[in-house]
Amino acid sequence: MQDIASVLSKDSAGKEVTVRGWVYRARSSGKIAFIVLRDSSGVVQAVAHSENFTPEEFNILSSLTIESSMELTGTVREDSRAITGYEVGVSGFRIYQRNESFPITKDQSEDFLLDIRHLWVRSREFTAVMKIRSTLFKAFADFYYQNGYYQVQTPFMVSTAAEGGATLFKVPFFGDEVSLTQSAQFYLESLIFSLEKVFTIGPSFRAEKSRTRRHLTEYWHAEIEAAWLGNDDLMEVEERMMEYMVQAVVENNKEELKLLGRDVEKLKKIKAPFERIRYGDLMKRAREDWGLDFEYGTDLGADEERALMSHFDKPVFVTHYPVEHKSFYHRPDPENPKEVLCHDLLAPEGYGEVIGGGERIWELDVLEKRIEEAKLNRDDYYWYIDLRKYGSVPHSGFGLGLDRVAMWVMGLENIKDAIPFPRTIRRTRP
RNA sequence: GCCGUUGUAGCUUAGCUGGUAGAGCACUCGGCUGUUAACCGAGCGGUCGUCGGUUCGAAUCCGACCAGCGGCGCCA
Repeated sequence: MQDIASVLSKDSAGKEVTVRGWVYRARSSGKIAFIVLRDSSGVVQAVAHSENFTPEEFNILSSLTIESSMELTGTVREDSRAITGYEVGVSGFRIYQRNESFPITKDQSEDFLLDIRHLWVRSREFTAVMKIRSTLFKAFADFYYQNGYYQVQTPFMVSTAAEGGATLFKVPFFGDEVSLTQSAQFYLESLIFSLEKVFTIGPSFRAEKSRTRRHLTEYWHAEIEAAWLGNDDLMEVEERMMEYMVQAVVENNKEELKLLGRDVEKLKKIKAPFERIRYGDLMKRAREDWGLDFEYGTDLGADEERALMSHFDKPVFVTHYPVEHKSFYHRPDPENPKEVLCHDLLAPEGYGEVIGGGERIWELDVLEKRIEEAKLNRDDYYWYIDLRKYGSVPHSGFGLGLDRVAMWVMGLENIKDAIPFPRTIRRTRP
């Protein structure tokens, strides 16, 4: 038994092989039947001639249905007429299951594909998507392991009062109520006091009724936190990481990118360093150089982001947002306390924000003051405040939307096409 | 939450100012020895999203509702 990719080589030509998988295409013309077989590694055409089989056997081979599962034995030969350049001359076969008709035919709508997502994940397109996604998740973890970080796990069920701002999902909990996590950040901040540099990959949940092509209700959040790092240090880490992740896909997923029709040249340009622009300077440039109607204090909405990013072909860091634009835990710039030491990373080609991060407040009195200003209940944050009482140190961290990165790297129209089973405001099946 | 848009066969759809629903794919049967989401012939398949209204007559016009999709806001 061997996988299909390994059959597609000059070494296999002339040899007898056995492959197994699912029927990708089936055609017959009386005395000859073509079967294109698919497995996780690729597809190969097989051809069966009626004179090599009993009428009953040939009838089975010439009436196979799409996605039926089977095993084929035969001799490999090079043939330019076959879809992948090689062909198996069938001498024997075994059917595992002959299907009724497969629901997916050549005409499909986005909506229908979501309804039968459990079957659409078998398509060559979606197989390519999942292979690239796998590379991205691996590259993220590899990068941090190589840089001395530890992988940690944090709870998904959390006490209801947390970060404030984003809307949380409420879940019954032994007569009480908990929320589904929207970020591991506070837990990661706790763990740097032993491990110093940590990362985690897990789902985050947002109960906002977002209806856009770049929002999911449940998404994969990659977060890191590191002691002794400042905002600038962290951006250096991030740009090296982005380069590492994108180039990993460029190197390992050539076939998949081609199948998805992605322009690889755009990805090859994603190399550190990335430009860093202070929010205030960005507004100034937008107004003076690009003629956009922005002023200090304008929120960066989707339209503004797209307008700005049309001037760049690499991701851009936007730093030093006004205090009131950001959550309470961001550290005010000691040189200008009206702005915080933070950054968003905006992806090119209109894909928008993929990272939000920055330096955390590590001084106890500053944190207490900001919690008060944000009108948050101090008791809810007792453990977060405690971290500033016992050996507090400067530290920074960020959160990255892996599905958004995947969407951008693959050049997809909708974030739902970047995850196997998307959860949105109205879709929980399959 | 606000705004927009769509709903006709298993899937993709045509159907103009109202006259009684047509096609392609899939499926079944027949034909075909080199096909590339094959081709040729035949067949099967529709309470036109739901409910109500106008009308001699509604897929078509009107109203309400339901469901999906998209845009904004929020964010990753």
